[in-house]
Amino acid sequence: MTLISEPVASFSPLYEQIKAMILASLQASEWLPGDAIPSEMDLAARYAVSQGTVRKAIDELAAQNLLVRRQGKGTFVATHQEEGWQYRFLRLETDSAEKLHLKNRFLACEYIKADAHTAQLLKLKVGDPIIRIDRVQSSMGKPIVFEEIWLPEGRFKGLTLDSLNAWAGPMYAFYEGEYATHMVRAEEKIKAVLVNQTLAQYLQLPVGSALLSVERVAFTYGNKPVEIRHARYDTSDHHYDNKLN
Amino acid sequence: MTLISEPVASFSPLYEQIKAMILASLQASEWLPGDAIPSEMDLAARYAVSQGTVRKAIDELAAQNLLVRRQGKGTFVATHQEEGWQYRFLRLETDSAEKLHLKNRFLACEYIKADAHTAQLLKLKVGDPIIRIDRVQSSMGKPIVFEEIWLPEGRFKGLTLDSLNAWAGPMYAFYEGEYATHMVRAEEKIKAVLVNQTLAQYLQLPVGSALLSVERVAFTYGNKPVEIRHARYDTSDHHYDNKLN
DNA sequence: CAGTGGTCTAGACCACTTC
DNA sequence: AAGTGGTCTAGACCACTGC
Repeated sequence: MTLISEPVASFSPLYEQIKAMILASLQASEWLPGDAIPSEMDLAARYAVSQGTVRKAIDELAAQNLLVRRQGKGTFVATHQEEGWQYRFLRLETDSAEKLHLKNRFLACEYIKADAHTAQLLKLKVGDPIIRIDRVQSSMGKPIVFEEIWLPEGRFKGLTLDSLNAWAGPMYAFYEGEYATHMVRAEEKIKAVLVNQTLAQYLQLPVGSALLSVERVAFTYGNKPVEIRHARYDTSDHHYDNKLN
Repeated sequence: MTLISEPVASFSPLYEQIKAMILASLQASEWLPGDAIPSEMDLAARYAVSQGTVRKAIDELAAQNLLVRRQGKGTFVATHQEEGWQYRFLRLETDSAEKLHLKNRFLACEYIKADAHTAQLLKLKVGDPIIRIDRVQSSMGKPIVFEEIWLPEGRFKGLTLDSLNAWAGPMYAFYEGEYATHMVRAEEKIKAVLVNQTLAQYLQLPVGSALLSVERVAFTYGNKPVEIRHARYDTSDHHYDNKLN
């Protein structure tokens, strides 16, 4: 019997390796959100490649919104604290062209144990400690969004209802500032559902109304899932906006 | 009183101009969907620039899914006829991981006049001739999608219910093959709605069930809107999948 | 083997920001 | 003026495809 030789390591261009090294530095918090990373010339010297090769690596990371290039200033680690990037993942818009402004109200923050579904999505074990948060968001006094959020307790030690209410800003900026956790991407599954007794109360809508149900899993560096959200949107005067390319 | 001088024409790099020229060729149907465009070297000679500059132009067009690069073979005009690109804009998935397969049934195809709303979205005048199509799509015998489609008559001359039913494949491949119209991108606005009498009939659901309403405007080259779709999805066993970056 | 796109380099120069 | 990213070039060589 003969051993089948392992497949030859597939060709990996230099700039991919450099992307990986930059990613590793990001993941290791060597450069923090908002920081400038070293200049292209510096990185070229550090990795002993040409500037053009570093450039291609950075280009691709910038295309994935991990880095932000600013001519004349430098290349920066993307952050949700930036003006205009606070609501990067929010696709809800008003039907009129008016700008949406949502006011936050946190209702609950409890420490519980992961059930099978939550554990699977967050890549935890059933029974692992997690945090569950409820909130309602309103526009002009009318509740529009009811949201349940699940977080792994390990990464968000000490989070309380008070600390949430003390924060006036987007949640992902909160995670970044308080828990050194930067969200890189998210996946959403969208359905239409009916208002039940509980939702009727939170959203001040009659039972039997239609709602948009949006289940999100958000990931930090290294494809690590660190947040689940189940939102219900009242889409009477709003809609979820999506661009397809 | 002094005149404020006009702002200087903003800087436009060479590769942007080349992108524009390639785009013009695509828009003029000089190269058709599925065709190979000239090689990088040829284009570099034609436009009298270096290969690297052509390369950057093509890279960006490929990133927008207008072109497809194939190492060793050439660069091709993107097409909805391609295996794996047929349902490029379809975000509906089964809740189980099973592959979704939808069967088409066209119900109506009528020649009407544009109302204010349709005219605005398609950039036509009120009263301009348009075509309206109804269809139902089913999975395993169960209707999942009811869709109304509006097309400008000018671009889709001679379209009939029979020609639609004769076609077994995605609509965007049909538009490409029969009407030389390639869809480049689309925008969708999503809401949750309730089943009314009409929808109940088409989707075999009780009045009062929740449905996903998806209003799409699709664009061809040059940001020209050429199709409106209003779909209703039964999301009992399916969901709309979206990735956020 | 010829032709295509893909990678990498080295160097010149431009545009933008800051001091 | 110095430092950053952005553009453009020319040339060498690699990887993949198809004849």
